[in-house]
Amino acid sequence: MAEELSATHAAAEKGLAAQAASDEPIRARNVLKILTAAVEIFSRKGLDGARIVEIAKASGLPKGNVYYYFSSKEEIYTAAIDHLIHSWDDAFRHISADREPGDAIEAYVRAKLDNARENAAETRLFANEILQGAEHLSVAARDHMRTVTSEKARVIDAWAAAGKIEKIDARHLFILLWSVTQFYAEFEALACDALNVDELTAVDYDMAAKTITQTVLRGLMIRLS
Amino acid sequence: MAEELSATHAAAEKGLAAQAASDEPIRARNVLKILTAAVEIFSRKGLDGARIVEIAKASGLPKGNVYYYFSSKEEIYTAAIDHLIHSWDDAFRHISADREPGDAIEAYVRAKLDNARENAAETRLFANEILQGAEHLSVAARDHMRTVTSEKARVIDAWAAAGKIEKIDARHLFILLWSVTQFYAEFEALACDALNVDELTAVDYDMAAKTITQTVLRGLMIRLS
DNA sequence: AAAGAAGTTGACAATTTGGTCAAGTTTTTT
DNA sequence: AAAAAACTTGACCAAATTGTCAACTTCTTT
Repeated sequence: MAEELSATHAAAEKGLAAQAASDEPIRARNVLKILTAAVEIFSRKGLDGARIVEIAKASGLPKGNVYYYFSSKEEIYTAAIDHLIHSWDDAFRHISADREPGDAIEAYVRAKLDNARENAAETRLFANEILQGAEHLSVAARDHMRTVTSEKARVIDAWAAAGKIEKIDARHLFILLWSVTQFYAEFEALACDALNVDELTAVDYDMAAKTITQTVLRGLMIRLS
Repeated sequence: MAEELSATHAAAEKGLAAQAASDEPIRARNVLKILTAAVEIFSRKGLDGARIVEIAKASGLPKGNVYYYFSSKEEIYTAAIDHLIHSWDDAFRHISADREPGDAIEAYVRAKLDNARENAAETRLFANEILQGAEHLSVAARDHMRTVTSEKARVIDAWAAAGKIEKIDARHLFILLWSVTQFYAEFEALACDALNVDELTAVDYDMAAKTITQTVLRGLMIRLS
């Protein structure tokens, strides 16, 4: 029962499946346990490196039970992957034409950093999947990402056209923002070394947000003369 | 023989073991073949996910022969990992106190991007190792990284103290530069989607360098007023 | 050219792994 | 409360995987 509580709590903390364990109690709860454990393991080891006994152990269920809900390792993996895209472009909503560029980009950076910190395992899983070639991301998911990116690039272009920011390649700018905001969660070990700390705290994330926005915003601001 | 040639060529292209196949011909050549193949496979699958038959096949040697040179998968992995740190901090030499900040940082970004592009597999392997918790990086290697980072942070601080750039947290700035310069190699699939291309070419890397330096350098430049 | 060292190889053993299943228990339905 | 559905579980199997090895070939030394 301690297991149930902690598993549910962990799941609530992460972004995985917001629905509570009320309508379809047992199945929903166990699937959640498994997926939460799976995200953690897959995020470190990848599809081929993860052992399903490990996932079973981490979820508190015997292996046979895991196979009662999922018919293969692949199925668990793709189920876990499917959650990722939504949280990926969620922060993107801040980049909208009717906002001031400075506010919008700062809000985006904060949202992205917060998300990376709160859903570190999911962030790592996404990184792992891309590192391995993104072969398990559905075509629909990748299309969606491309569409959203193009759409948001037009917002940046419009800001530049309106003289609100310097002209810049929007897509490379997005890559810059993605890479740095995800870095702290994906490569925490390296970030700790670089910052000379044992683990990243809220203060570090705050300083990260400050440094990123300071640098990028100043870099984009129009200079008269 | 076509195999030998291509393996040697691939090895020369990558940063792995510069020594030619002349002083200790057979052993050196085969170890190189194996390590080159291993970096490629490990960079995608990680230590647990990689199968040594895969490495054997990719190196063109039968599995038994691989075990003639290495006594375990772990040993191949750590041998491959040990090469990484040098190429990691190589670009860092551009950040030196006697240069102008603008030149230095631009040179650093270019060097880092070039290295990531030329040694894509090694870059991915490094990323993979950190993602999994950096448990196979030697203590010496991590100490070295910490030391170099601190040293270079002092250069940034000195530039700021001399009024050459805006005050900034040097360590977070480094993280920003690392993350974005490595992104194109590590997450090529995502970069392609973002840039709406099928594969990254020299032009894309060039535009990346331009956008990064434009943004970061303008962000750091002192404004009178 | 003979002998010893170095390298090659496929077949083999031991272990791990993904996945199944039949026999049980618990929960839900009627 | 009985029957049906849903869930649990450890034992089990087949395939995959790591690592070994003895017989063999090629190179180096003298």
